[in-house]
Amino acid sequence: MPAITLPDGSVRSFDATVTGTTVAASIGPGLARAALAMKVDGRLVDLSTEIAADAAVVFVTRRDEIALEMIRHDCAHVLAEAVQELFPGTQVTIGPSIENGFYYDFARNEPFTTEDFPAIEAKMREIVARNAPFVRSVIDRDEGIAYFTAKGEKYKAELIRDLPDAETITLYSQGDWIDLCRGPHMRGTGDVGTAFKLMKVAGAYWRGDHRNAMLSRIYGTAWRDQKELDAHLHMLAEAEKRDHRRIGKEMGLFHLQEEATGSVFWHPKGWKLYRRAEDYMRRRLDLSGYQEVKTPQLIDRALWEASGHWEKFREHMFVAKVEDEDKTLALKPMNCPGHVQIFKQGLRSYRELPLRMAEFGACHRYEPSGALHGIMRVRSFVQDDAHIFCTEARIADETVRFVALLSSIYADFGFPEFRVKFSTRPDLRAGTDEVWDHAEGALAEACATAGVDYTINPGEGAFYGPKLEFVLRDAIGRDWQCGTLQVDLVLPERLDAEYVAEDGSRKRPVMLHRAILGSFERFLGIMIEQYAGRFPVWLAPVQVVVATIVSDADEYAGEVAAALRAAGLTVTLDTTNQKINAKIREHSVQHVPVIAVVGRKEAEERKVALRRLGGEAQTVLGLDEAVGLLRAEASPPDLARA
RNA sequence: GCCGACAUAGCUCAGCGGUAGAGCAACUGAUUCGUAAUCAGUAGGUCCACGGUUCAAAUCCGUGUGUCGGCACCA
Repeated sequence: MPAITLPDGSVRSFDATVTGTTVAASIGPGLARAALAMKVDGRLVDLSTEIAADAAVVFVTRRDEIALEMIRHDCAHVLAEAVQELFPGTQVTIGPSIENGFYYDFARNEPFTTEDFPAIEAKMREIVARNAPFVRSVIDRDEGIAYFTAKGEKYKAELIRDLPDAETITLYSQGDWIDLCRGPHMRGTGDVGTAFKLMKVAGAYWRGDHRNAMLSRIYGTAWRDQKELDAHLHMLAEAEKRDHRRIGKEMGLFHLQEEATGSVFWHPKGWKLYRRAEDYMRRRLDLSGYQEVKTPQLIDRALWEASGHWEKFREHMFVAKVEDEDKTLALKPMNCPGHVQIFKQGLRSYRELPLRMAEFGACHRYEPSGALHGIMRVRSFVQDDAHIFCTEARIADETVRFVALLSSIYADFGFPEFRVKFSTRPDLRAGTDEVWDHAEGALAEACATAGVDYTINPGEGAFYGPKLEFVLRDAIGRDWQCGTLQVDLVLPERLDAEYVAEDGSRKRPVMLHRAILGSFERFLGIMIEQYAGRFPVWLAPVQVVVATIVSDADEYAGEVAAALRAAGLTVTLDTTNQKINAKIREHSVQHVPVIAVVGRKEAEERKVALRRLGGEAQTVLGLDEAVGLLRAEASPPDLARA
């Protein structure tokens, strides 16, 4: 006699066990048509699930956010059926919904190519049109293994074998096609709709482990309706236009070439951008109690052995040898051992702590070829690196200070929002569990004090300590770690750093490894995408173009440019014999934030007409006034606040 | 590193066995013009590299390098 409580508080009683389908139908034909699944006491289940006891039921319709996930998951099943119909002998593995879509991993000797897509999509539409109901059934573990083994689906059999003992093993059929799946699903394949599109193929390791077989993955996107799909595809096309590799080329910021794989050639305009960021960072660090240092590029392997990096990262280090000396040097992949060497010069007192040592250190890492990506993941990069030597008691304070500094800097660079991940101890690590308990505890405590919301990233910490990762997202939706704060109780021990405590005893300092931008290359790459190349005046490589209308104004335009340069602005003078329309277009395409137009009239009145990028209005100002205004606008935010 | 795709003029791309093409940019000339492309002309290529197949290769095959999309990695 289940009594069903609905979201509006009303209660409906039934004489016997009922399915969601029946309940929905009892409420009305509209809901009967719209209900795709339901939540019973908060748990998402198939609409066909039988409800035996009193329960609160919420029906899921296409409008609900969760429906989108179900459409994508079901679409993955439709994809799998289509692939097996078209390519017999292909084994299915897993196919979850993901952000914006879904994927399915297949085991097949010959990987799929995008040329297979039209046929697969056509078959998928056919399966959707069949509208076969999704039917759930429960199977015994051994039967399940036998069933899939007999079908030649060894991956599915392996999945069942590895499910926890208590887990109910369920199959879902759609017509003749059957898949191992936890569910839930919508009513039938027809509910998937037709607003889907296969996007790309890729290799992916079985269970994400590179020691396992390489599977063939097909990615797709799926939406409620065509309009949503079109909007998504349009968004992707727009995002492509913001790609830093494209903008870097168009604006002439940098280039990469084969002879220096993974290293950036910064062009004058790109380097201007870089330096504006670096100058800003240097000011911020100076004011925040950091001392800047510079440590060697090449350091003997002995130091890397002592630090533990040689053992763990040797194959990712660039190694140098000289003929006459029997020495092996490594290009530094990081700055920390160097900073410890500076710390160790002379006797340190507790009075010097916390000691914050910063370096814009150029590091080299032999990154796997497949990891390289534009200027975001390179083999040669510069970090805004610093190490804070302090007592354990000070970890929380320093973390709070760091988060405040980072937030302020990110906001200045146009990132008011960012996400934080807390990475805990990895399987392979240095240091005792006790030390790790300490480090993780201190960091968690500090986050609580600083009011930092984070998600846990289990097992992803550095080998010497837990870390916070500050994550920004690029134009294409990929997440990149930029800032980081890592607690290290291991390296000071390994490299024997110590200080004299208040009581005269020798103690180990704690090291906090921290970076705000992370690598300049990566951060600038993301910033280019964030602004789509349309930088605020303080960052723009070229801040003002002075463009003439007639050659009679050339001389005065030269004066204008000189006055702006004297005020510290980066200015280009355009006296070419082109129409003003063409000049405006050319510099707009180059994303110059301000164009100062000078014609005969301005020359006579000693004025300039300022035009903003993307705007149509122009402001005509006296020369002095214009210079003052632009000087203020070009002032970096930290100086503007001062 | 692994799977797949791609590599043609400075840029974006077409050509896919029979003497290498377009638009934009560049250069030259004319035009002095008021806020997102003035007109005309000229020049520009070991078709990524190295092998192979063929009477003939940018085009087909192999190897390498790089790039792109994922996976794995990321001190």
